[in-house]
Amino acid sequence: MNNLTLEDIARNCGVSRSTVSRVINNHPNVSEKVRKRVEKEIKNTGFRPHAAARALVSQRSWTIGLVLPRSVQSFFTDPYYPRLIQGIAQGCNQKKYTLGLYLLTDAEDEEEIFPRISRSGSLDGVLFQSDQMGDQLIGKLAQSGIPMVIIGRPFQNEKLSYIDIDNVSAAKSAVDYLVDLGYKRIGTITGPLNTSVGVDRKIGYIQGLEGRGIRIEEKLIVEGDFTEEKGYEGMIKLLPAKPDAVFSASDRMAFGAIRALHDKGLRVPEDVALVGFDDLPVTNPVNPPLTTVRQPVYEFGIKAVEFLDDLITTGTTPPRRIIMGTEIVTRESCGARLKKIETQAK
Amino acid sequence: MNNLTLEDIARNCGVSRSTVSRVINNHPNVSEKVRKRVEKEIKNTGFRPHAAARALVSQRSWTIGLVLPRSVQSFFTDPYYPRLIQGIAQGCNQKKYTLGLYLLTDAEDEEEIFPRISRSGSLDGVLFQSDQMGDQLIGKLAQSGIPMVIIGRPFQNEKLSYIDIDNVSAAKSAVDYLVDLGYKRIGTITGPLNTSVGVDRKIGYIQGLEGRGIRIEEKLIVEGDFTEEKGYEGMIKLLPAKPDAVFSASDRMAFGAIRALHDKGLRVPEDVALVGFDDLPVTNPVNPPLTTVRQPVYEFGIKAVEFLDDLITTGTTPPRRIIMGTEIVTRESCGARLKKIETQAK
DNA sequence: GTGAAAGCGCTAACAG
DNA sequence: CTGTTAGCGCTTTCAC
Repeated sequence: MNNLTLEDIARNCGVSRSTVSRVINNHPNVSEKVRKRVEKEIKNTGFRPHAAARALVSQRSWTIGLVLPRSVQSFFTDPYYPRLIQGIAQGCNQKKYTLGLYLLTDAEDEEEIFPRISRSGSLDGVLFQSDQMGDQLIGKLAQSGIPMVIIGRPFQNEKLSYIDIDNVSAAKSAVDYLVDLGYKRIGTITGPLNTSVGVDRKIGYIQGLEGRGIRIEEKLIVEGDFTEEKGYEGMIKLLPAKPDAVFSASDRMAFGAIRALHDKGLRVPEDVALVGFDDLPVTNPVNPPLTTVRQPVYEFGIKAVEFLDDLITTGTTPPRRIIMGTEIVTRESCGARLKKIETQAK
Repeated sequence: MNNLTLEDIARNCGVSRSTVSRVINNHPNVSEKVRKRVEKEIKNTGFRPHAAARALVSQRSWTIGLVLPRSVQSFFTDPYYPRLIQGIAQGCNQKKYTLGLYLLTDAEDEEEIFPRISRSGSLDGVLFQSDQMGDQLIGKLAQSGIPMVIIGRPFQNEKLSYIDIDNVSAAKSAVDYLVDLGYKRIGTITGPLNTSVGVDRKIGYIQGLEGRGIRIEEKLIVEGDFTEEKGYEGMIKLLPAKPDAVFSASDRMAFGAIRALHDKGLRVPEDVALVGFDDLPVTNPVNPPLTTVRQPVYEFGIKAVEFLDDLITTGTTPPRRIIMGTEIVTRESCGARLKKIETQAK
């Protein structure tokens, strides 16, 4: 039980409350002797300053919120979010923040959660997962003046601070890569087109082809939703268009696509090459190993916290953005190694 | 910006601070007229009471912590935890708690997180994922006197309150079910045997067989770790022992097992029947659909919060436990439907 | 039904 | 270097 107060251990040490407060907060003006004595007493008693009292007077709760809107239903099915949360948690540990998690489950929550997260002394700042539906809440929160960074480019509120990867150019680089490898009929399974991520990666795909003077064929584009199942279906739909390579907007869709190809008796990458997106850690081995666009989700989480901390510390104006880099990780599914061998053979 | 205080809106309404406080807290002794006026002012100004000030005087932070020890590395790879967190988040929303997430990433964290979670005004209570490594921290926390419920049976500290399912009898029921279906050589792929969950389900398997007078064969038992990959490997290892049915301690291992059987040209359930454990929502369809022991993870999370809330409200003595029920969900992989048809044919 | 006043546990001037 | 003092914004007796 910790119902000790500063006063208690001050008394025990024969000093004043302020002195104890100073040693706790590492203020310089304390004699070494007193500091030692107080520190010892604190350790012995297991005293810990009362968080709320501290927060009240210092106007800092040392807690940041992470808000995941309800439309992030894939929360428990897509490894992306757990990984992101891990990164954020790590960032919080580093910066000594506590992480408050706000999972919005239904519309009612979304209404009544607002007072709990907007500036009211409980949160120093908030991380908000960008999302079409949630944009309204984001707007309200922004008005409350609480420091906030949006995870992913916001849909409408462009004047907010956010952190993201450049989905367009990342997707473009994947397509470029496939073109360089000599593929002629490159298809894509997109993400959900009601998300900025889904749209941007599709745009990147298109820019990649157009940049190389390749005509866009609607038949070579199917919409997915990032799930393995849709990847499977998408691949099946793509087959009549005879793609020789496919850019999948997520690894999990690519896994589904590989299954579809297997089921149809087609080989990867010999018959259809594949490039995915994400490169999250997985436990089930894929055959062949997937070439993919790696996005640094974990580091992204850490960076998001650092960014928010910066906003909290230095003030929020003007809106800033951080764009993190991606890279292509070459494995087997794109056929690069195969091509190399062929080339050498010539 | 919300830097209004009670005093401000009291002044605006021509009443005292106390009155405003009363309407906010729904105290009875306020005239209807005044209440209306104050409520309107609150709404207009968007005033929200300062959380820290409130917590300080009332000694209630309305925040509970969820601690996931570092050894829960599978956090971002096993759908169990995200689902659990969803349930907990839902429970928190219902009970008006904020959820503080403490993901311990390394040993250092584990040390220094203690002061942040033990009673110090920041948390009203904590939910702690049971875990062999974390048990020490659990003990320390328990001593701090903070209300706590352990998620899953704790390893050593048996005198703590916890919530769990009955893994032994759940596993036993699965095996019973397979015996009833007429299988003779029932194998198992266990969970990691350094976790209580893994051990308990193995015990249940053994009890199930022994209860029916079937001899235990070591060859029919292989240790897994809940991952799909280990399920695959485990099935391969099991094959020489010629099982006609296998109880997998997790669905994901069962998925791996199915893949292994397919790869070996064996049919499910005709050649080897399969029963899994979990029944978490999945996006990738499995063929054949898996018969499994359903554990109510989501409801489990909700219940855990209700339990903790109860402890917070009514006091923590003596330790209590809540055991939630499981049920077998019959699909194709166990061959029940098949057997039924056979039987009818006779 | 309402207001005045005390105080939750802490930090941060300000004196000394 | 150390102590005194004044709050931070709220809830809650206790009078009236």
